[in-house]
Amino acid sequence: MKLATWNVNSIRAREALVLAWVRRHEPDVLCLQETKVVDDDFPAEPFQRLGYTVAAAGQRTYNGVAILSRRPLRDPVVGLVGARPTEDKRLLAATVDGVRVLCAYVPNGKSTESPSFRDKLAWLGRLRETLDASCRPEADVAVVGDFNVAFDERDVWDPERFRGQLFFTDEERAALGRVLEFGLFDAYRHHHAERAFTWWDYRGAGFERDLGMRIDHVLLSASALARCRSATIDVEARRGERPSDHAPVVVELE
DNA sequence: ATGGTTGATGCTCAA
Repeated sequence: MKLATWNVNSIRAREALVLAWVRRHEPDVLCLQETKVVDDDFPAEPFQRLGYTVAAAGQRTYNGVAILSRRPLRDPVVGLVGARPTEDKRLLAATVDGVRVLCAYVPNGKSTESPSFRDKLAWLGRLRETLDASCRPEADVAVVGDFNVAFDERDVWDPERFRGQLFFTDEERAALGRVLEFGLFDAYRHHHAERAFTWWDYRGAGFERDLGMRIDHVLLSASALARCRSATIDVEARRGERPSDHAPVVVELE
């Protein structure tokens, strides 16, 4: 199974780009974040014509997640455990070929002084509670998406500059660590030790100067990791005309 | 250098 995750920063602005990427890479499962569209307006038809089933959990303007699958997609569940209907659309789970896939868009946090920073930490805590309530760590589980948190010094372009800054505080890293303590592993790091990024700021020519961070992750349970043959970041997708500010992360499970 | 760019919306906010 080829499983990919990509924060597309508006599926409507990126429809043609995502379609071309799907044709080229033919993922079995593609998890999208920041779709920024209500479900009725999600451009599902062109993907359905390519053989994909589309499950979307979106809202107007902000947030929004989706799972596209060319294998049968079962038991879709929207939101964190105990979520209210009015909550941001940031989580969508579904089972594909026996793998429970959770597509997550973790709150950005705005700044370490912002109330939304506390919301970000709480959201990560509730993601762990959702895993505890709905999954077993012995099963094949993949928690993927934009976590807006970097793990370590190799995941930020200037660790000294960013230590204690948003995306790289001890609190965020600890909250992400508690998600992994459910029984998950960083698939990219399992295969690659060197510095790598998945997001580059549009501002200040971040991509051209390779001033990025690795904040998009594929977290796999032990049994899923044992099946993981490769993990790659498709940096090419960040080039070209009107790209998302994030690159896709792709894993292959045998 | 507290800058800069993009998207959705609507005359700004979020990222």
